[in-house]
Amino acid sequence: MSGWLDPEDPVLGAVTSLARELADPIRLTALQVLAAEGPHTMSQLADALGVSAPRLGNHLARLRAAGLVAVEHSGRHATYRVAEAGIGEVLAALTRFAHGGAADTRPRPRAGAQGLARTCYDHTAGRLGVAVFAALVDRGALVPPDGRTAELALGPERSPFAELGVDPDAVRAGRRKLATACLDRTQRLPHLGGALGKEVLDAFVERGLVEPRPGTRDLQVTERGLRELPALLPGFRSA
Amino acid sequence: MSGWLDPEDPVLGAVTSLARELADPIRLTALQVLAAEGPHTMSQLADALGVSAPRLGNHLARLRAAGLVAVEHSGRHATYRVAEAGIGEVLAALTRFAHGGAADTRPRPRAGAQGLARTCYDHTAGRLGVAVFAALVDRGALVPPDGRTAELALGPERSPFAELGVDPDAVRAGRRKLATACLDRTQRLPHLGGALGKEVLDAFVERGLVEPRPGTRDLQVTERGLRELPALLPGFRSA
DNA sequence: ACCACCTTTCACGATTGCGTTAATGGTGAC
DNA sequence: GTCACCATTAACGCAATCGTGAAAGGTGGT
Repeated sequence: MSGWLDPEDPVLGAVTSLARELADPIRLTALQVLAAEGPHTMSQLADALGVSAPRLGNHLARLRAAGLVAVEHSGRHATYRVAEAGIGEVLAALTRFAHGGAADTRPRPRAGAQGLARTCYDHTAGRLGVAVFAALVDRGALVPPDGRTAELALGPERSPFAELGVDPDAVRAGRRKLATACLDRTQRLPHLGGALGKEVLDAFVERGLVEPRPGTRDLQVTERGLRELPALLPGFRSA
Repeated sequence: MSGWLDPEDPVLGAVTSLARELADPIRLTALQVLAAEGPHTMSQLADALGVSAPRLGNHLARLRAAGLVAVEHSGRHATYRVAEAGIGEVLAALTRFAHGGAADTRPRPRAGAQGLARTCYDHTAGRLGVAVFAALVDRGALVPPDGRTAELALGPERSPFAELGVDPDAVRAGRRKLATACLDRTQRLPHLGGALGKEVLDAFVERGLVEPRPGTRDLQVTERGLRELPALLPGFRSA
């Protein structure tokens, strides 16, 4: 019958502890990478984040104590993965809100018409790329990597791909992976990479929805794209 | 082209700052109360949380600086509200994950068959009450309070109420509010209160889905309830 | 004009958290 | 067996954060 701030309250403690783990740039980014791109070894993570091994190790020890990541030792390597798939939902909710949400103390570069879409090598990135990935996952065409599945896999549905103008079964991947989840550098949410990602971008260009800007990584969303893309991608709002 | 940990990265900073705001028991609970039950004045909040005014004031100043709450002065009272409705989604995502999710360091009282449902005065609470509220909101029968709408209101849909066995238009509220959002003490998510909350509980008892335990606030979910409730309430899983 | 009340701010002490450096434990290659 | 490498832990110093107490602004009632 105690009030709201009972220090013994297990739910309150669990939520604040969780938030505290996510409140550090290294821990947050490590979780985002693991949740979006699947398991990494410690060296891969330290290299990707550009931090020293002990520094990352201390944070991973905290995450492990909090039950957020699991580690498996194999030889002299340690591969880390997210302990539960649900953490991706939490990270996505936080990130989405922080985007259009709370006024940050520092002035944020206003993402207007530019910055709406970018390319990452040869596939779509930026807000457009994230919307593509989210739409495909929501509709069962992709299953994102979680603690169990090591990598991004195709789901049972094919029609969401068809609506985007690509056919996964017809793509000649060659030596390249068919589809990979790639953590978007600006959005901090996963976007679609691999051979399928390239096909989607090509299809968008072919249909006149976006136009590459030669020499840059910017993608110009055309008038037609502003009209048709929101209907195609539920999570894609221009504002 | 800097790496993942660029200290200037606006998205990274926004997310970690947001998580830091949610990592304190007082700030988290204040946001949960404001998001679930609508605007409160400072005294109401301090009284509800059982903390001194300066202590709460310091935290509210932080939340205001972070853009998470808005304050409106009227006379010598200051009414606080959440700055954006979206924060409710973030709190719900965090709380849901922390429930069944990460293994807390401290042993959590295992919510088995008991603890599945409780009463709050005369309406359903606990996991069942939270599931009722979430289902009604998801299906457009209720619109939760956000920064703009001061209190819980009925949505356009009526069939979700009918499936639960109640008719909002036939309830004689009298002096009592028809429907209120009430932050659940154990779940930290809103449940349905007011006259409609009582009607839902009565209907559940009538249909033999739950049985009150005299003298306690526990609700025993019957065999029939375990069978039929999950179909009625998408968010209600027994495990 | 005075007082009661609500709200906000400030400053100090104690605590916690973080980064760096160094050292330890294991594992595989030669 | 020795060495190189990966991963982990421990200890120290620094900075940020939180709670407490006191005091200051402002408003409305008498």
